[in-house]
Amino acid sequence: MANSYISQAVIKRLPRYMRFLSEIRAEGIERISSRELSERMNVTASQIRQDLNHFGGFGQQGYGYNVQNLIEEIGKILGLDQAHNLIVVGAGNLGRALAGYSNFESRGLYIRALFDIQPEGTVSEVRGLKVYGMDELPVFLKEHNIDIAVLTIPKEHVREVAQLLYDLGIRGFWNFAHIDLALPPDAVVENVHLSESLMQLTYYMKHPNEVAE
Amino acid sequence: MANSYISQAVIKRLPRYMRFLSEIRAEGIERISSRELSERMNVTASQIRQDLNHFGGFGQQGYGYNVQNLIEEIGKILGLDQAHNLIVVGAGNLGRALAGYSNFESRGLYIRALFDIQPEGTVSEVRGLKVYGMDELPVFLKEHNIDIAVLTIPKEHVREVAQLLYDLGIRGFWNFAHIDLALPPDAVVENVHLSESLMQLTYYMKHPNEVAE
DNA sequence: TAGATTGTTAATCGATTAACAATC
DNA sequence: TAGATTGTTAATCGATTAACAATC
Repeated sequence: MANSYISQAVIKRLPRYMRFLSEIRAEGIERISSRELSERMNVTASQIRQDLNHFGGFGQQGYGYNVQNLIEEIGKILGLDQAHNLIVVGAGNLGRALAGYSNFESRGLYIRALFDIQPEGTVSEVRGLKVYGMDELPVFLKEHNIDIAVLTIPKEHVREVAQLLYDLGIRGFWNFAHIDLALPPDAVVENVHLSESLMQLTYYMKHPNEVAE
Repeated sequence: MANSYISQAVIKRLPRYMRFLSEIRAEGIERISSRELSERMNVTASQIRQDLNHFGGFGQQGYGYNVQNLIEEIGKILGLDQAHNLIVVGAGNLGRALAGYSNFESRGLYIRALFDIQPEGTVSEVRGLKVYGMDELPVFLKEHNIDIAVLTIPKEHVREVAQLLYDLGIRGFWNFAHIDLALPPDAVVENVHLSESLMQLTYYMKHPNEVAE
């Protein structure tokens, strides 16, 4: 039964289901039960069924779930049924690394260009993508129907740049700068704080009796 | 009162406290109450006090918390009171980006070198760090007291390389490959799945009435 | 001392797990 | 049909918030 409010705990698990189901599909397996999937993923079968039933009954009693169908359904839930066009703002190593991720495209996520205050340095292309100057943003965004900006610029500039992009119509922000980016409520911001992840690691190294994730 | 088992929800918040407290210290503020901090961080004051009291009473009634002292105490909890020596395995864009993060050092996290199957390509140094070949790992790890490996290699090779590093004594793994890396129980693994973070973003873009984080 | 704010217990809220009737 | 496994409700568990006595 499709429900309207879904907790963030559930949403966080959906891409992980996608990853495992894609692996399972690649193995040529067509159907899977919640129990089998739970053993692979190290979660409870109950949680899988509970999670999926927030969005609808995708399985069949006595049979389980059709792998391909489930991938498609979760894809729809995650908004991957429609293509997204992205730009990377900040063409440093991190920006180039993300622009080079080839597996985004298999999910309908297309990085279309990079932007930087230094548009033309030594290297101007990543995987055939051009590095443009910031002044070319307005025209490019319109012409290429960009809806997500990946922010890989220093934290000193990120608020200003994000506001500029917001004013130009961008509503999706994947922020790698070390601040919690805040924008008007119709913007969606996903903050990635890599150094915080590393500090979790050092915590668990110091406290070996506690089990991480 | 110091407690032995601490939930992961609490641990995840500690680095964020670090970040905000460091900002506050940089502003020259010496003391802060849980209420003031809660307003900056957009959490409840109750949660802050509850979180901190898992580890000890760092505040003072009627006064609040000393910012510098609290930073030090949380640093100890996170294992940042002792230095960590890291290597980056995989000298692609992502590895170079992480090796270039200058703010790790302020937390006592020192990246000492990069390793790659192609040790000498066009670029051999990142911030003065050398890119070594994999055959030089055993000697380097011993000589430099490395305790954390940052894995930025393709997922096809990561299990094998991680096992090699484990056999050489490494126990901390910060894994960026798109698998959930599993190692013997005395190893600590922090898996970073960037594409899953991006899919959360697309979810919230498709479902604008639900509030992300 | 009086005011402020913690440390900590109790109450509430939400998420996970267990159980099982429904059903393929 | 019989066996398997879902969808879904109920029970449990854990995390967050509220409240307030302790105390600086």
